[in-house]
Amino acid sequence: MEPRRQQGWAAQADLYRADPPGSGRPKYYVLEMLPYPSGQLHMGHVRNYSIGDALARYMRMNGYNVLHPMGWDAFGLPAENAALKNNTPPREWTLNNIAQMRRQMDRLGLSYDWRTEVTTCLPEYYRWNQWFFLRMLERGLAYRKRSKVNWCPECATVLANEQVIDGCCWRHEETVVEQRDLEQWFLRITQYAQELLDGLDALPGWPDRVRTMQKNWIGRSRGATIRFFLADAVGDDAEESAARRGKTPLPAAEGFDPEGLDRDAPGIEVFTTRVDTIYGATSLQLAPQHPAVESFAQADESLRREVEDLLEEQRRAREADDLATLEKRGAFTGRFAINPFNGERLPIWVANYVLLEYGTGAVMSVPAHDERDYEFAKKHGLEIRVVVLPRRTAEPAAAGEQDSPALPYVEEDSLVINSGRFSSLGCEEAQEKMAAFAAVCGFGGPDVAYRLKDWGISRQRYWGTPIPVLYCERDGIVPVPDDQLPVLLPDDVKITQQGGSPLGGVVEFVKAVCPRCGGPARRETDTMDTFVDSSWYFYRYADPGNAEAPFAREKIDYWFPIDQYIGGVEHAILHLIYSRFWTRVMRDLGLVANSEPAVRLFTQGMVIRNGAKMSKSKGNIVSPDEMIARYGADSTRMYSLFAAPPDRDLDWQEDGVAGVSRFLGRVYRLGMRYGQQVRSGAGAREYGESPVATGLLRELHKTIRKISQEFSGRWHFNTCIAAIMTLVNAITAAEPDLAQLPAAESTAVWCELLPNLVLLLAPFAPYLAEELGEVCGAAGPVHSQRWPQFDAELARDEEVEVPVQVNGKLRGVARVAPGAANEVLQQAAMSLERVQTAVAGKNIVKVVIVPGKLINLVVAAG
RNA sequence: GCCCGGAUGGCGAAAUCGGCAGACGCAGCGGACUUAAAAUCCGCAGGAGUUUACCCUCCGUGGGGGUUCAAGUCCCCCUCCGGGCACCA
Repeated sequence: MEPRRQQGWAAQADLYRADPPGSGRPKYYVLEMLPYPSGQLHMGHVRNYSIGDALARYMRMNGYNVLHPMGWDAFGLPAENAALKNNTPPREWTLNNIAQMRRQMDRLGLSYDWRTEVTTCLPEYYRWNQWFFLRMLERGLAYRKRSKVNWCPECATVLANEQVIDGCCWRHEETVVEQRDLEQWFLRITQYAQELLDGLDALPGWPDRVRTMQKNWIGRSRGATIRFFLADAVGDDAEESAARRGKTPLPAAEGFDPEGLDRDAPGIEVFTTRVDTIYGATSLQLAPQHPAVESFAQADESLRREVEDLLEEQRRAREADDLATLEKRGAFTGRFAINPFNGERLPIWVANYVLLEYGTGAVMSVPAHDERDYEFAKKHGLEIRVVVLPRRTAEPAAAGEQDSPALPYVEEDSLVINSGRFSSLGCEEAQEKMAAFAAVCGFGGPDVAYRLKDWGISRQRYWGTPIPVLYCERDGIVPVPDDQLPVLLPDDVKITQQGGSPLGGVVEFVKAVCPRCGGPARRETDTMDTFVDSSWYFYRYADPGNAEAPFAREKIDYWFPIDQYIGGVEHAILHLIYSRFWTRVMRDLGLVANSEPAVRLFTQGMVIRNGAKMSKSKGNIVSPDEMIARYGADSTRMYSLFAAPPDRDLDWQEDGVAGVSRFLGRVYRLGMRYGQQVRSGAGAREYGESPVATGLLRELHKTIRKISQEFSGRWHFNTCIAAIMTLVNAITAAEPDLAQLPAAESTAVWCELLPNLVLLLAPFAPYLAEELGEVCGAAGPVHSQRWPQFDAELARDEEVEVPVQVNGKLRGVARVAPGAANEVLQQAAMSLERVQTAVAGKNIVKVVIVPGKLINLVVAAG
């Protein structure tokens, strides 16, 4: 039955078409994350798309103009691997996979309008990646710099972070990945760090979990940047101190005055969230890669060797993903820097626990009030100086050594001591005043640091968007002019494992003419990260054929923001933060009005089996094709919605699919039994007053209410399906009674029950709904019909069952009319035999009545 | 280490606002139909006790405490499982 229906749908081109802007119906944009075209849909996709399709169908039936598109995240490394393995060109391989997966999606009965399909590996799409890149380049949002990359010596090529597994190459599990310095293109996402962070508060429709993850990823810290000036002249004291190998600071020079410091003198900048502890600083610690370290080491052979050791150690730990537990080691540089607050000269060290990438790559070490500094100082015998005490022991008189708290003491609700003019301030106040003081004196000030780093988009791969720049011997970096876009990815490229970008080997591609001087130029051979493709694909759906621009503004204004985005939580950070960034860039280019791509986000749970994520290595993969072949698309989809609420992990149990399939079979047979009757009795309304008729209609309308509520609320479709099952059970059980009614009445009941049941099924089991709709004589496709309206009158209970408790224990159920007076209810409760036994010989102390819900008699012995 | 989730029958789960714990389904058991099986239909089904049976009683939502007439649900403490981040200064 399903393949036949599928053909019928395919023939109706306009079935799922969205109207252009201005149609009058309210718009609704429901989007599911586009898949990578591996060639095989997996159960995670089935789940994701079943949720989205149910919603799309429901919204359509409720009169919305629904945009429900699908596309392909079609660039990426697997195509190159397949090329190597099967000798198939990546393009061919990818397009074949797309055709295959499209068939699978159609077979599932997903309601996409394929005319909006977007395929990111086609020039019509990726030319706009290049166009956006050029706009960013113009605005300084794209830039080039040297940076560390993962390098597999075996493949002689660069790897993406995702391809580094436990520090080794994914193709050569024994081969440790190295870090190499390469020139890379970056997008300045950090320029939007604050806005991306603030924007999260304006996204109440996003799961807290995702918002928290993004917040942590952006990692904003408020603090101060302080400049420690290099102490060039080291006097006699220093000789002695240097001999102590930089373990304690040297006292301030005579007549030191912070306000008299030369703000232009060379120094080392330090970012700290705890300026209030600066009087407790006893050294500076620099990242081994810090530029100052290099200059210090130039004149000092033994220091250079030590730094190299530290670098090597840090590198190895980084590869083993073991940085946090690395033993803290360091080396004294022999130099000193002036603490601008008190003039002390602090020994400058290099330490393996300081990271170049964060803050300024240098820290002031305050062992008494920082765990890492404490650990380091203990190990190397550095001075530890307490400058913060808990409020209760920090009374000036009591501030003796013996009152020192356990170190390191990091509590911020404390008082600052031994800190010059800032002594006895609270930590937070001291932080503010000290940062302000630094600003006044010109050696620093309040500052903010982010964990977020700029987005490196260069990939030394073939199957991606070519980065549209040229390198001219005379003019340097030259952007490809707009009218020369797209820079086409050449087709006949030999994919090898031998070093660097495959495009580098294509002479016709690399050789170019500089558009400025007409001289010879070399084309960039790196391609873009595929996250670029997925950062804006959902805009293209609104205007997929546009050859003049990525999209027309008025279409975006109509469709955006996305009303509901649905996908896996694994994209919570990367894809979803890049998309938010890209949208803001487009907004600042004047291309869109919205700042956020999607107002609501839903992250579905994983599909697992036997308690573990499905994977080849565990051998617990369930193939959608197999499920569909065995149980049909409706059963497969419906089970994926029935087995668990969509936000939770779903344990795939084939017996469960069989159960859903059985249920759908029951519904089918029910429809076949009464379809003829419904068709011929269309419009019959006189269902009479029989208890069986009113009872069933009540059940029907309660179910309508229940399901409608779920769609606009929690999306617990598992309970929707359970409700439909309950309804069907009630109908089946009442069949004999209905048969006893006068023919006109039973026909009228079936005419109300069956078509509405079909409508309720439509979002979850579209094939069966369509089939039965036809059987019942529906005028046109079920999925173009109106969602049934809940009738409060029909749903009203004649009688409610109110549980009766005595001292909180259930003793019976009283039956009363809904809205019955409390006295009536209590009367009914008291007349229950079990209640009387329980109350016998005791005093009723209190009666708790929750109208319509419960009655509780509180009794005491007596 | 820090931040999020989660824990309810043999299993997936339900109980949406503090008000009948286990809806719905799976597996299981019993029955009908059948030469038989499959399919289908009907019924039973948290645990313990008592009982010929009907009934009835007690216990029960990871563990311990608390608030309340009433707690799976709220508060405090703890255990286990899953995920994210992690030398972020």
